[in-house]
Amino acid sequence: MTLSTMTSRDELLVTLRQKGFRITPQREKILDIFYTLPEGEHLSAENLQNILRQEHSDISLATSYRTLKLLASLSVLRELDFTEDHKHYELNRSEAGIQHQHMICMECGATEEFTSVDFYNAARHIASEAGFEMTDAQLKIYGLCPQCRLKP
Amino acid sequence: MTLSTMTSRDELLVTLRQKGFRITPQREKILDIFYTLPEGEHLSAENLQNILRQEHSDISLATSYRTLKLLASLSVLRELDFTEDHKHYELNRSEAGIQHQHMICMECGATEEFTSVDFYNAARHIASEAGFEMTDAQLKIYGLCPQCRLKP
DNA sequence: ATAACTGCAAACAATTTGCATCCTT
DNA sequence: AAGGATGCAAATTGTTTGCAGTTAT
Repeated sequence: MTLSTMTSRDELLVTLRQKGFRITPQREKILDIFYTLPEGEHLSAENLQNILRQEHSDISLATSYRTLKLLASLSVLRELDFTEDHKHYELNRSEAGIQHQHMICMECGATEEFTSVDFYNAARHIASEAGFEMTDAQLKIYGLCPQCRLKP
Repeated sequence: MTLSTMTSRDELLVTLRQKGFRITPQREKILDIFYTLPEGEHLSAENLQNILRQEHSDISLATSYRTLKLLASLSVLRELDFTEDHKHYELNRSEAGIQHQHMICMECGATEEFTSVDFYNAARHIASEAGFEMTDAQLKIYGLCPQCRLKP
């Protein structure tokens, strides 16, 4: 059988195919990178490019961008906006029904992640009251991390 | 006397001065625009530029950007990142102690705002548990708005 | 007087796009 | 075979910066 014989990664490729997109080595490779990424890590297009280079699988920047965009539009990746000049992407683990959120230090730029079920449910509740159908909620808490609070 | 004789806008100019920044016609004008903006509206640099043009107060784009950045760094403005390619700014109404948040329709792009005290307090609580000193919390709920839910 | 500010144009950084070629289906 | 995908380089978009001239203090 069945469910367990197919990894989420492979199921995904099938889905891609069904939607009329092609399975190319580049797309598989990029998907693999996100699947092997420790949970909570997120990559910018440039980060991705560096990893690819390290692994000697050169994929053009243009293709990286196109793939990130495609996967995000399919909700395979979650697109994150920090207060930076570029976007970050991470695997969308929405099967869990709840996404992790970020805390960002305005001093050193460190990002820490956390998960809060209550938060997520509250967001869903607020959305439904407004007649919205929520697909994702992103919370960013800005402030000073423990280390930076001590410095002058 | 006193408190009510001075608008928040003017107090702000004084503060600017005290921090060693100068009060220029450009800065006053930009500040005015944000003060007259209906609560909940937010502007990108380009939006701002258009408004300025309409009012025949031409301020160079460079100055607009510099001013937005300055005012944001002073927490006069709140910098918002939607999943777009540019930033938005709105007046920081933190005197209220609580910021409004945004709900964004992924279909039509409409943004709706809402306020939730519980949310804000919960965020502050989460932050403090992690040893963070929270200065702002931004929540974005993505989904489908009532209108777009009905369409195919 | 002087240091901060502005405008302009050039510089940058992130991302997108046109097009010829290549590869999956 | 045929249309989608890739790579390259050129083009765009949003934002920043150097510099000379201007202005608030």
